[in-house]
Amino acid sequence: MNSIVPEQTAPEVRTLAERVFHELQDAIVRGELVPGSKITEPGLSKAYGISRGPLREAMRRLEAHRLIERVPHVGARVVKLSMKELLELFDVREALESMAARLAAEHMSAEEIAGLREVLALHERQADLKSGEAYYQREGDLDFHYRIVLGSHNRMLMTMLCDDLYYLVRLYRTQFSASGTRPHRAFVEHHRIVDAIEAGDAELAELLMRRHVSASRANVVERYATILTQQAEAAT
Amino acid sequence: MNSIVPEQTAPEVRTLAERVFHELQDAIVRGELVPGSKITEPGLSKAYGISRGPLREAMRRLEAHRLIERVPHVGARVVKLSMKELLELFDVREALESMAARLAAEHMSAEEIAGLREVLALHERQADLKSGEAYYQREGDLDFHYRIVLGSHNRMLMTMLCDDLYYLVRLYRTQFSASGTRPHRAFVEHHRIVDAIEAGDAELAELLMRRHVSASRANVVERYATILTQQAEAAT
DNA sequence: CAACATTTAATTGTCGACAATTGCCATGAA
DNA sequence: TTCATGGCAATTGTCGACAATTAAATGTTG
Repeated sequence: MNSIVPEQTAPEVRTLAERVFHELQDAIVRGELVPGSKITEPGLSKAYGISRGPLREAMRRLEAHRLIERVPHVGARVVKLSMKELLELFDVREALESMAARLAAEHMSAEEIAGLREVLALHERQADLKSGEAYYQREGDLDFHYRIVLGSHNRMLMTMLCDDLYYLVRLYRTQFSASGTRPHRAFVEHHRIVDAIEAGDAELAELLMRRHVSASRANVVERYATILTQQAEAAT
Repeated sequence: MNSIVPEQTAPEVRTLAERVFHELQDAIVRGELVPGSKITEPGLSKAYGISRGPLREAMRRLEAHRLIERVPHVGARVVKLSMKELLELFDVREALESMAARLAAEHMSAEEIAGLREVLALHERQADLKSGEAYYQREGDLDFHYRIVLGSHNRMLMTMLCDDLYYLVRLYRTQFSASGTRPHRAFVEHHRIVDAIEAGDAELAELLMRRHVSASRANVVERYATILTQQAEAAT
């Protein structure tokens, strides 16, 4: 997250279960633990050098965050997002993030808005310099959305989006190896959203954010259709 | 659930942790465990006759569902909704339920809509007969919203609303002893929403549901303001 | 008497072992 | 060969005990 400090040392988490939870969370999101693969408690407990007790609690949290799926007495496997579930995720994001934008327009402070503009400028520079579309859409895009959610000043919304859904979004991006296309259009949309927030126009901010997420969803659908037709052609 | 068999044993849940999770969930929502009270692992493990292992997993799930709040090495306490958090909950509900209504208008089958109408008719009869406003708003209202969420055919939305948020809503109703006022107006709104869904008018269904939740929120704010002024008068 | 330091009791975190359930695999019969 | 069946290995569920941390209680000192 903070690209300012290398932060080699592991953040001081006070309990083993919490530490291994975050490590597993990262491992899953980064694709280290492949989606759909079965994970066993003895295996992980040995791999991370901890007992099964804390590990089970970490897995319970992963299950609550929808990153693994468990069946009693059977086992757990890393979640594998189908296209159907991915579209469901987009619908939920559209609902929550448009609300976040609306609340952000009502509650964001001048400093927060200034920070938001900085993020946008930073991404613009990076996109220009390294034509880093990959980086932009992979992390930078989430940075932007992240800040708006924080600007909503709604804790429930924050935990839902930042602690739960955004990890799923990142998982989708690695699983589908989708470093989003359409960076330029997204840029423009981001700027317009910030404009609306700065103007305190809650309704407009909400509408623009809804369109922004919806367009991203439509883009995914389009790409998926393209892939399907390509596969169909290759099969002939 | 199944009243056909006496079912001495409880074959519903296959694991102790799951069983005690549901029991604790009910106990919290029904106010048996008072909000804000501290709950200790040895105490609960003795009370429910199980070891601390499964109990801790149940508590982890309760934490994920926002029904208890935990601090490492310190302990856990039953969540106590402040007015601020309650309003946050309403904002989240407004976002998610309006989306659910929109999707319901697009995806609900004729049978599901018929079932929805039955629920409405049932509530109407009950409200007439026993002037059961209490029952209506306490459970019947949730029945209605529940069905619409299921009608969205979006699993992620279902778990978020039905498995997580609705328990918080019920907790709020017991905590604030708020068996919602305004039953008549809510009735009319419910009917209009179903009309929109039946007509397949997604936009209208979304808008009406948004207004419905928003009105409920405004009602809470108004009642809260009334209570505050009453307390201020009583203090003089 | 108040404020601080130390001790102490209780609770949480962690571990290893045992019991219960599941899925697999081999064996045998149709 | 295919299907059913029984046993077996592995994994999950549960338990009690020990270590680590915290909050309170006690005693001490200015």
